[in-house]
Amino acid sequence: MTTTARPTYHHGDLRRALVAEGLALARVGGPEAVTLREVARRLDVSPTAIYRHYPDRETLLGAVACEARQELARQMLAAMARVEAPDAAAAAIGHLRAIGQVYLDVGREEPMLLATAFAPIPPPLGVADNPSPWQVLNDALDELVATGAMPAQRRAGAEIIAWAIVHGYALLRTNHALDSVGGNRLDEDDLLDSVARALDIAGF
Amino acid sequence: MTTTARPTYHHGDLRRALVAEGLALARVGGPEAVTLREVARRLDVSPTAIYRHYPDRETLLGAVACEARQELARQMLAAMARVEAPDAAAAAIGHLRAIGQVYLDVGREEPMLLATAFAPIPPPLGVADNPSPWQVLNDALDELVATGAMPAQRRAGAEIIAWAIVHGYALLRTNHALDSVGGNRLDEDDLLDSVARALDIAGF
DNA sequence: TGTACATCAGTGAACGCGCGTTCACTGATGTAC
DNA sequence: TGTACATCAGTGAACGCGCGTTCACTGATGTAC
Repeated sequence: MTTTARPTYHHGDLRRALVAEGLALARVGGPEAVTLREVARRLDVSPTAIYRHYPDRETLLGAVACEARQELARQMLAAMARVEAPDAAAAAIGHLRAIGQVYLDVGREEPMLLATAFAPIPPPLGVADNPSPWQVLNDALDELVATGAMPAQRRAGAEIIAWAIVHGYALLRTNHALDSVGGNRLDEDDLLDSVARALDIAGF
Repeated sequence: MTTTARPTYHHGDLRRALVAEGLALARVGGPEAVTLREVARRLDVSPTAIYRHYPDRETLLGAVACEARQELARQMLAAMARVEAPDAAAAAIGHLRAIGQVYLDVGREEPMLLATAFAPIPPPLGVADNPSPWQVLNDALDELVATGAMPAQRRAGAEIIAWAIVHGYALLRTNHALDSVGGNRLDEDDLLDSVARALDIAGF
């Protein structure tokens, strides 16, 4: 629908298309790149048409960020489903690792998607996300405790610690903060090991 | 010099003043807020005057970010100097903790300063920073190994792990990502403990 | 089944804004003799 | 020590840009009878 002319005066599903196109822009240029005029241009629609569906730019951007978070969560769930393990505890560890790996992958391959997902934009994270990356992470941590792979007294705040490590690493790398510090002497596996150590997960 | 009229046609030290005023703007509104026109307005100078000292906005912004990093490093050094400990190992642990605490403090009190310091702007981090926050952190980690407070085999990449944790936490908090996740169930001390655990520092 | 009409979802022109940057310039400074 | 002149560090007006948003509007859709 971007290049070919619309068959009808009405778009059909502009509301959904706006978010999709906004996300496409955000993937490349981050939240800043999501301008009403550019979105409209790409959908071959007048900028004014957007106001039929969103009251202002901020609201559309919020919907885009929400979509970005959901996509991240979906990738996490898919990666978790692929994990194979001999027992429940090993599976739980594998699940957390898969989540972290997805986060690092997305941070590497689509850094702007990550920047968009966690940009300081209302509505705040988690309010309307379904699935929600926070929820996925929390479930994985509960599973670790339930299977005995992680001490229960480490559970409180564990989601914040785990998130902070991969989030911080992904962002520092995106901002090229790591380039000038002797290169990437730390690989992603080592980073995920350090998450396990910080949480006292068995075997690290 | 912002409000009162300049006594002379020439400013005197505009080059330095531009960075200082740019940093003041960045403190409040982040890198985005550092516009040539606003800086010029505040210094009571025509926007054109800036081009006598910096070829374009990007270059000025780079100088501002560099200044932000140096200020962070200076605060770290000051906090380290205040540490008292019974022995060398305890001092080393105290130093790392002081560094982390400063990072979290700055992230809480002046989040935009932090965002500016590590924004994706050339020149990359560390090239001209003096003092450099990376250098300060690396020295502290070397000290930990030298005093036996941290295993030598954890040294490689340790600066990245430590940085990622506090950086990620500070940014998630700034972006209000933690607000909707059951509040801040994790306090800053617990986070710094988890850094120590991730690095296998003695006693955690 | 056909028609009148309300409602919905678009259009197109225009607004004011602040931005980075350019141009030709001028006042202030400092150096050579 | 005084003066001529090059150089330096500013000025002020103007440029084009893309943006979000507003306005009065019109074509398309769907519903009541």
